[in-house]
Parts: sequence; C-alpha cells; structure tokens
Amino acid sequence: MSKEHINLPKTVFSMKANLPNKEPNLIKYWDQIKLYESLRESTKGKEKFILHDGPPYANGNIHMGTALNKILKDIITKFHQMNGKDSVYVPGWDCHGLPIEWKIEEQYKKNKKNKNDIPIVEFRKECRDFANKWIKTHKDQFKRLGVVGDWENYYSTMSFDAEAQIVRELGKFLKEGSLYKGYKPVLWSTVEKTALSDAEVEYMDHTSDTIYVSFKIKKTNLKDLENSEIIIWTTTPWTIPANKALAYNENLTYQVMELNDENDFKNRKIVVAKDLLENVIKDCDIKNYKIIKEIKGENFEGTICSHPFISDGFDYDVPMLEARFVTIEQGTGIVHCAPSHGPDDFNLCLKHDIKALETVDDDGKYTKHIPLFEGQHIFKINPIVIEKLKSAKKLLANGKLNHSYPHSWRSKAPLVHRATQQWFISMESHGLRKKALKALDETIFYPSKGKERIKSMIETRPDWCVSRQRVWGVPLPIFISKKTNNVLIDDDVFENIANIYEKEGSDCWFSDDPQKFLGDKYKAEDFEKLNDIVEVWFDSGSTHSFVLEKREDLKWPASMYLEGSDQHRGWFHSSLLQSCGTRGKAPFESILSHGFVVDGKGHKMSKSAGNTISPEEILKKYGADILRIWVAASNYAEDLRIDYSILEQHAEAYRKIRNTFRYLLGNLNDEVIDLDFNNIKVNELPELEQIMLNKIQVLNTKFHYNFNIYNFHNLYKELLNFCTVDLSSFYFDIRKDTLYCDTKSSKKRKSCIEVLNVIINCLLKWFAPILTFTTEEIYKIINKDGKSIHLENFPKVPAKWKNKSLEEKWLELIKIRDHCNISIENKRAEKIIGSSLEARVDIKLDNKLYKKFSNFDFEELLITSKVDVYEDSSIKNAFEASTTKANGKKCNLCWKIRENKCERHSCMLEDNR
RNA sequence: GGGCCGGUAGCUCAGUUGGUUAGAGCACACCCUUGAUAAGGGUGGGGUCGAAAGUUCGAGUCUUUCUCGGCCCA
Repeated sequence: MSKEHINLPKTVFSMKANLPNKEPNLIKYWDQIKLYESLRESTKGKEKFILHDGPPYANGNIHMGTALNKILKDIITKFHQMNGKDSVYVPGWDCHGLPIEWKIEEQYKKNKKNKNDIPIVEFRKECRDFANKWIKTHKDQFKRLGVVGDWENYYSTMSFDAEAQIVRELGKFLKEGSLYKGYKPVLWSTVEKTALSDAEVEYMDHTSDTIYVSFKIKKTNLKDLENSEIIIWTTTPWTIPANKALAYNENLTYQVMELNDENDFKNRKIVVAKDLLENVIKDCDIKNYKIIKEIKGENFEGTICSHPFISDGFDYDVPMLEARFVTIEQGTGIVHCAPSHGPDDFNLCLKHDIKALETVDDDGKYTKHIPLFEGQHIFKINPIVIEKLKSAKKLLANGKLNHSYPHSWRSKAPLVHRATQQWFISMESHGLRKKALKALDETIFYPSKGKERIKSMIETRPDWCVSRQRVWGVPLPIFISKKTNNVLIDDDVFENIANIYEKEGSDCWFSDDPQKFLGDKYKAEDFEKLNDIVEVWFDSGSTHSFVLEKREDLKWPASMYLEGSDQHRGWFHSSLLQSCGTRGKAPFESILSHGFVVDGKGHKMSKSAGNTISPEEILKKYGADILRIWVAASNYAEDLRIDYSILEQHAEAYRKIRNTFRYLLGNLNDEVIDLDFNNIKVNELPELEQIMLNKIQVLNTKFHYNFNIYNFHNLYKELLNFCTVDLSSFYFDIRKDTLYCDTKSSKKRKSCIEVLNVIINCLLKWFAPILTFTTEEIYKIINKDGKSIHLENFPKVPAKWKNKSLEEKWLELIKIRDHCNISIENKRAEKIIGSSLEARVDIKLDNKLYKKFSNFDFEELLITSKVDVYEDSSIKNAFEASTTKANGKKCNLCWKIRENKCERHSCMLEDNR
C-alpha cells in the first residue's frame, strides 16, 4: 500500500544524456525534416537578421577557436530566429592564398616534382581540389556542433562568381584612381630572380662587411649639433647608395664627441648613442676623444644631413626621423635607412612621404635611380663602396661580422630586401581613411572597446598593398600600355574579364590568349599583361559584394560581423576598407568580437606546451551541448579559458538542467500542453504558483535584456540559477507533496500542473539556442506532430504575471524559511530528527509579522509535519524558530507525521488517482 | 620593444555615479533522504578583490608604477 497509490513521476526522458551518441541522430533528423528550409519558410517576409559569416581558411581540422566562433554565431542566429526575425546564416570559406600553395608544393617535393615544370593551370587545379576537400571536412565538423545554416549553398572565395565579382571590385578602385603602382621591399633572391615568402627563407650564418659611416649634419635646430657628423653602422654597405634617411630613438641619450686621433677624423665632431659609446670606441679604435655634450634623442627633430656621396650626385637631403625600432643592441643608436631595402626603413620613410624606388633590378643590379653605380651588381659592390667612403673621408671604420642571415631554401644564396613593383590602394587619394573612420563611428561594437581598437589601426595604417607575386588567387585584371606605360582602365574590359570568369573561372588568365580578355577594342600586342594575383584579404574583404549583395535571401549591409578579436586587423578591417572604397559605407551594422581560447591557467594553447584540447575530443567525451554551454557561460569579451575541470563543471550544470526537465516531464507524464498564457487566471492560483509566474515574468525580462546586449553568460547564469534555486530547491521540493499525494482532480495539483506547463514551455524555448540538441530531444517527446523546437518563437510572457507586492511578501517568507532551516539543521545534527518531515517547528513572530503571516501555511513552505505560529513581542529579532521532533505516526501515503490518522482527504482515498 | 585589453573564492561570473561585515551558482566538507535515486534537500567552510604607492573621511571601484596573461604590431 503506497507507491501504486500516489502519482510518481514518469517519463521516457532518460537521466543519462549520452550526448555523443544521440546528437548525430538529431542532425540526421534535422536533415530529414529539412529544418533549414522550414526555418526560411516559417519566417518568410519577416524582418531579416543577417549574420554574415567570416570565411575560415579551407585548410586543416577545426580547433577550439573555430568551434567557439561557429557556436557563438549559431547561438546568435537562433536567438534572433526565435525572436521572430528571418535570421539567415550562410557559411563560407576562404580558399585562395599561400598556405594551400605550400601544401601543394610540399606534395610535389615529396614526389620529386618541380613546381616550375607544372603548368600554372594544373597547379591551380590541385589547389582548388585541396580547398574543396577541406570545405567538405569543415562542413561536417561544423554541423556536428549543431550549427544550422545553408550548408547546401555555402559561399567560397574561389567560386567562379566570386572571382568574377572580385575583378569588378578591383575595377572600381582602378577606375577611381586610388589603386596605384608603387614599390615595397620583399625578401628577394637575385639568383632565382623571385620574391620569397617567410616559409621559403632559411637563416644561416653569413659573413658580412660592416662599416661605420659619417653623415654630415646640414641643418639642425640645436646649436650643439652644428658642424657635427652622425655615425651609423651597417652590415650591408651596398645599401648606402640607396640611403634616404637616418633613424633615431627619441628616448635614447646621445653624445657629441670630438676625435683627436691622427687620422681623417682628427678634430671632427661625431654623434653616437651614449650607451653604445664603449662599443664604438673599441670597434673604431678611437684612442683620444673628448665628450662635448650630451643630448636627448628628441632634439634630433628637424635635423637634416647630407649623403656621404654628396659630391658624386647624391645631393639630396637625408632627414633624421624618429623610430622606435632603433635600439642599443648594436651599432651606434642611429640607423641608416634605405626604404627600398628594409621593411622598417620602408615603413618609416612611407610615413614621412619618402617614396621607395626600384633601386635594384631583378638580377641584383643597380637601376638608373642610383647615380654612379648603375648597372653594377650589389653583391660585388661592397669593396667599391668602402673604397669610395674612405676616399670621401666618410668611413670611420670597417670590419667583418659573422651573423645569422636569410638565405634561399632552394639555392642557398643570400637574400636581400628589395623594393619591388606592387599595387596599392591609397588611404588618402580618395578619402578612404576618412570614410572608414566615419563608417566605424556608425557601427555598434560588442564589446564597445573594439571600436577604439580598429579605429587606431585605420588611423595609422599605410596604403593597402593588394598585389602578390603568387599563383593561387584571383589575377589582378591589369594591362599596361607598352606605349604610354599607363594602366588600361575600361569598364568594358573589366566586365568582359568578369563575364569570362563567371563562366570558366580565373585559371584562363594564365593560359589563354590575352586578346580574349581585351576584346575587340584593343590589340594584345600593345599591352603587357600583369601576372600578379590579388592578396587574399581583398578576396575575403569582398565577400559582402558577392554574398550579401548577390543573394536574394540576404541583405546589405549585414546586421552583424562576428569574429575573433584578431580580425580587427583582418577581416573586419579589409571588409571595411573594401566596402568604404567601393560603396562609401561599412558592410556591417554591428561587429561582435570574441577573445581567444586559452588553457585553464589563461595561457595560450600550443602543441609544444601540450595544453591543447580539440573540439573532437570534447564532442567524443561530452557532446556538443556541453561545448555550447561552455560558449554561452563564458565571457567572450575576454579570453575564454577551457580545460577538463572547467568542462566538467559545465557538464555538471548540464546534468542539473537535464534533471530539471526530467522532473517537469515526469510529473507531466510527458504530456505538455501548448497553453495560451493569457488564459491563465493568475488570481485564482495558489500564492506559490503566483510567485512562480512572477519569477518567470522577471526572468523573461532579464532574458531579453541580456539577449539584446548579447550578454550570454549572464543570460545563461540567470537560467541556470532559476533551475537550481527557484525550481529544484524551492518550487519542485515544496510541490512534491501536492504532485505525488494529491488526487489528480485536486485544484491545487491542477494549478501546479498548469504552472509546470508554463515552466517547461518557457525553459525549452529559452534554452533552445544554447542546448540545441537537448531541447530538440525533449521536444520530440512532447510534440507529437514533429515540429522542431527551433521553429518556435520565444514565449510571450504576460506583464500581469508580475506581482511586486507578492514578491516582497515572499522575500520575507524566504527569510523566515532560511531561519527555520537552521533550526531544523541543528536538531538534525543532534540526531533528533532526520528528514524535515520529522520536524515540528514553533515560530515566534513579532506583532507586525504575526499580523501578516498568522494564517500562512508554513508546513507547506518548510516541508515539515507541523508548524505552530505564535505572536511574541518580547523576542529580539522579528522572528525566532525552534524545532522539536513531531509527535505521532507517519502517514503511509504522504509521510507526514500525524498524532491521529491522517485526515488529509487524498490520504484517506486509496484509488481513483 | 610599442599599442590595446584583462587579472574579484578551486571554477564560471555579479559588483550601479568611490559609501555598512565583497555577492551568486557550481565544486568542496558534513548531515538528511531513498517517492526526481549514477538523482533530491539542508547546513557550513572558503576571498589582505594580481602587487605596491598615492588621492580621499572612505578605494574592488580613481591615479601612478610594477607584475602576470592575451591580441595586434615591430
């Protein structure tokens, strides 16, 4: 007599989640019911929310960063969808570029093939196949995370229509005139006559000539510097003819000294950094000298020197420029700058409007820009430069240095930095910088600090170099007139090229007759066809044009771009510039950036540190919903920590949530009604039910507040706390008695069931964007007509459920409850009672509280068998409680201790439940 | 090396414009329960708010320096 007479929970929803096995089946289910298509159908015509996917590079398995990014995107997409918008997510991939080229070249090397023997078109086909292979892999991996999107119609930067549109976009810059030809130093091999990328460079020991050279000061703002000479040190004497400037550091201290040794420099005043004085004296064998003056680096501002070869046609000004890269590691604390032969030099000079020229040709010979040395090879010129300096009395000392130096991995020949012809988009000529900064002001950033970050980059960045001397990319659609040396700018030609690419892709640029691209208007023999490709950031920066603008189901600008914070310099940046250059506006309304995934201690993950953790491992051990909880619970504005102890914690929280659902389902016997919240007669419900509806109303407000500012970790915390604090340990615990022991016809029980229905309806929908799989698992149990949870909208919670005065009343009651629990716990510790139902509690209340609560059902609130309430104005606090063991016998049904037979109506019944 | 961002209980996070004894959940410990049971309930311990100095009647909150970590750049 007992168990069969009460209403115990019953559900098919298992306690054990077994997510790694269950989740893949749900993915199949979504494919079967064509979830993505149904979603589009269900919100057809509604306001759009477009999160435009930043394309990951189609190479290698996904890592935690990618998983974080995709899950966050999916959570946001689903939130907006359930909030009534048409929230379309179209995934994409970035396909061109060096890493894939390297992979293919590596395969060649393995098979002893030479890249140069393979036709470009064939090589590019292999790159394309490689990218396609990884797109397929990625797609499955992303779907496994629970990400819903248009997987069938994804976009890629290598699709024919993308390549065509990229040509059109470049045409816009060419036509406008902001895309111009310039020079920029790259690592160059004069043997192979080609530029080398970082990965193709080997560092090996090399013996260089070193020289200390003097530059006479021509003009200065500081009297102490007049008639002095700046001393520089370099390991590349051949760059002296290309010198255009000198660099100093304003934070260093320098000294002016007079030399008195019997040589060319007798009685001359030279300037070097104070901290390097010892070195210079030793290296240059200086015996007699006198320090005349000490000066701060900042005083060099405005100083102009003359070139050591001034009398041989090098009669231009050599300004002194401030640069942070100048250090006291070696040299003299002043660095000679040849903008064509070093990245630091180049950038510094660019900043001060000193152009880098092509000073050395492909073979390594000086060009016409270098007087005196034109036509001579740079590797043979060092002795001549040294001799020349000596005779001009500008050489303080020279020597040899053995150091690590870049070499070609193929020929082993030493490399040089060489300015090569490149194509740039100007930041200034057509106001691109200004437009971009204005566009940023009109963009909303989550978190807000992102705005300053990207702004400061845009403010200082140099012109955008968009050309690459590579193979795997979109060819720059540039023809140069052999007669005028001008770039051919003609919309018809650009459009012709674009149309050809749309049909057959861009491979043909490298293989077909140039006449094909020029059409009938021009003769191929009058033009030189460029073989450069576009840098990949221009590709991905153009996705808005060939995805957002081209697809009917999307909109321009996107509602949001969402990427890791490194993309402030990457995709956010290139998309902004590309779009501001071509459309004058940003392609996004808002930007959400997230931090990086780091290990449990906050350190970055690396194979060498052995602290990596892969999404695959997590999926296998825990399942995607746990990973999704980790994303939702973490603060993406900072770096996100992850390790197994953190995951374990989230898995524990998941179990709590799962059991909350299990309790709900069990007591509802898996029969959930989709009731109309507005029809619930709140005032007729017991107070406990009313207070629960109030809590739901308050939670709903917080939910939408946090969602609107994309504050998911607080939103999740509110939901989790609701499950543990308000439901599990409060409402569920109290109502077990009613649910189990009351008859099904009891009004109180019916009210409770109604509220349980409300709760499960709300919770399922609130959790659905995060617990994508689990909420669907439950929805399949309760929703017999097979509609996906993801097709639902968030619940509309009636404002009238809010009940401030009741809330305040129950806040007081909870305080009394907490106090009574301490009293009960004391007796439990003394082994006088065990369960709270064995307790009898006597509560003394002061007059004020007694008036309020004398008729309140404390037995129910405290889950005890007996509570007596007394009025007592003599007590110290507003209330006091004492506990004793309840007298009587335990009722077989409701387990309460009664002095007589349990008089509860339902306990006297034994059937019809 | 430079720019930007961050460091609050073991963990994930709150902490309004500077204002009582710094909060929550989880984890942990102990107890209860065995009618949510590889579940559930109760009670409790735990923080010199990264460090130091300063401003102030008063600093987790403002300033400076240092330190550790992250991203970007060089």
